[in-house]
Amino acid sequence: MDFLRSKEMFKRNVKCGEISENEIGKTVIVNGWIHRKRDLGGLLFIDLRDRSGIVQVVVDPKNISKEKSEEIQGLKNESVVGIEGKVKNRLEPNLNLPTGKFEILLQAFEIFSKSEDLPFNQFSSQEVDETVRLKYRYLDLRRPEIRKVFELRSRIIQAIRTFFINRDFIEIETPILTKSTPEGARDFIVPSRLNKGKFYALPQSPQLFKQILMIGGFEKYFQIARCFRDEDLRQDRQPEFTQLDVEMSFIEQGDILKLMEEMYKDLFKEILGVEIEIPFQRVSYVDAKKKFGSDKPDTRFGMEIKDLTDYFKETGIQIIRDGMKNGKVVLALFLPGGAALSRREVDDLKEQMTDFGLNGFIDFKIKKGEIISSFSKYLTEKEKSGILGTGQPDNLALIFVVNSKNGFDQVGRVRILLAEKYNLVKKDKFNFIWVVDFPFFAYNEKEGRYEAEHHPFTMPKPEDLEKLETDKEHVKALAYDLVLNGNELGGGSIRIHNPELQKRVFKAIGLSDVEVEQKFGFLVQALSFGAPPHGGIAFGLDRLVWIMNGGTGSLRDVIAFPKTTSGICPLTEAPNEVSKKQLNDVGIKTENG
RNA sequence: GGGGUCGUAGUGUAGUGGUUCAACACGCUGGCCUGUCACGCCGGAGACCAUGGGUUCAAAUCCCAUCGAUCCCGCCA
Repeated sequence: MDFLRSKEMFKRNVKCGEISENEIGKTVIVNGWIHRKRDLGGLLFIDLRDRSGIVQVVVDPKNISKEKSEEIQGLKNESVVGIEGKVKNRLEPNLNLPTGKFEILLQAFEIFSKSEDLPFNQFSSQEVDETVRLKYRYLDLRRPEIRKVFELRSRIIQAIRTFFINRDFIEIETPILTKSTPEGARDFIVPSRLNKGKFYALPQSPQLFKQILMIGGFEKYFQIARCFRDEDLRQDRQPEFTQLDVEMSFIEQGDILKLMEEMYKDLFKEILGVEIEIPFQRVSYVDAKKKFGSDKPDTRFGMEIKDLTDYFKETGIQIIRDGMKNGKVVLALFLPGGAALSRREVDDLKEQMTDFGLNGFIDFKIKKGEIISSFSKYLTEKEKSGILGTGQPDNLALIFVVNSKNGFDQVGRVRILLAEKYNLVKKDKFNFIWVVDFPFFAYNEKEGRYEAEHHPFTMPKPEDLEKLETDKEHVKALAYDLVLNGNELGGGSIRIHNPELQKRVFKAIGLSDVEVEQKFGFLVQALSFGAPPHGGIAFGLDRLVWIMNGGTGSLRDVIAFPKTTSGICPLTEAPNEVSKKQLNDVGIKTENG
């Protein structure tokens, strides 16, 4: 291991996985990691691995000195070496290996670096604690399955870039050090040394910059942008994530939806070889909530929520009657094949309902046009027709008596549970669906005020403008989300390009003139110097890669260096303390001095 | 912020309903082995059972707290 090399390194002239007939009889040099050794005493086999694959090297003591032989024999797995030797056919091929017909007879070698004992075996099928894996992320990254994820990710990004560049879009970078804004997620903040006591914020998205780029006349912008949100993490949420960000001028909502449909069609065709049908299905926000109990409906299976309230207006079943007196509604799910479930299975299901904030449900089995249930004798003809008219034979009808406000969401979650539990989801399907006509405002109970459901730069639907001050509940937005298999891929909106309207909206969400001036003065001003009509969309790229990779595991699997649920990077141990001097420089004192 | 699950050698697991319980596999290590390919065979070392407190004659095991991991709710315009 001469670090100050006096000679040329043993640089490879062929890759491990590419050893073939062509090299037979030739002397080659391969570089790589010692994947595994099989020491038979007199004879040593080494599986040498590089990115291309694995090849077997044979160390025969006849060919090298005793010291050299012992030196290579003593190397631990994952040490990195260069090996020179002659390629020959194997006596007994190993058909499990692409290079299994060949082997390299070692003549000379160079040790590039020795490995210590490994903290875990990254090639074992054993599941190792994820924190340990992340601490030694580089070991895991050497696994071909893991590497493939990042090859996929790279190809996806490449395809996206090509798509937009071919359509005359300009990729522009926007600042990472920017300004903290109210509304939306919590910002990560960065202290400023040159401006003591002041802070930058990391962008939650390039939202304002891309609008300003439109005002700047770029007309078509996109960016693969890093975004930051200081909120609690989830399986599908990281504090920093990558977004495909798009904005266009002189367009309407339909133009953006169409463009994105084309992009996804191309992308899925090129990367996965899957034909996606366009245009995508569309559903209004209200209908999505009513049919699927979610604003990100998974449409890979049916089982839509049915509202049977009208059928049960005069019911003799007391729990339903009592519930309806309190303004509750009667919702039903029809589980295909559920009539075959045992009493026990149905009861277990009922018990699980508490997880969703539900007391349970009333169940009716539908068999050969008959309703079978302990309640069936109380059913009126009208109620029977409601159940039979909606459900199919062999279904289990689950009747929920729930609040009209959040009941649909609760039942929507039960719908997902049932689909997973009884394998109703067609796993190989890619169901894209646009959710449109979002409400403009959302009431924040905690703060007792209305906020923008999407964001405050969104254009209200023109016909709802007059309700902006008087009837906030019913103002709809020119906003849209794209949902794939029940995952929100992303969303966007047509933006406000009129400074007066923008001020009105700020006011409607309770921002004072002073706050508007302080926080968004630059935007209002920009809008007043000639802003084109514009709009755009943004997609979570990590989530897209995750889905295209099969949608298993967590988002952490498609990020090279992800953080744990508590926002920690086990590899670098970020976040961490900084020195007193660093704090002094930026004028910060911590609580413990 | 709230709730669920989990935490035992380097790694993965067993043990857990109170007192011979700290075991097994992989890895590591000493020895043997010239055709293996998850090489094999014989031997060895390695864990105060996440941390702190409590209950008890007795705690890996029961209770509480803390920390960490993970999943969910809130939150994420």
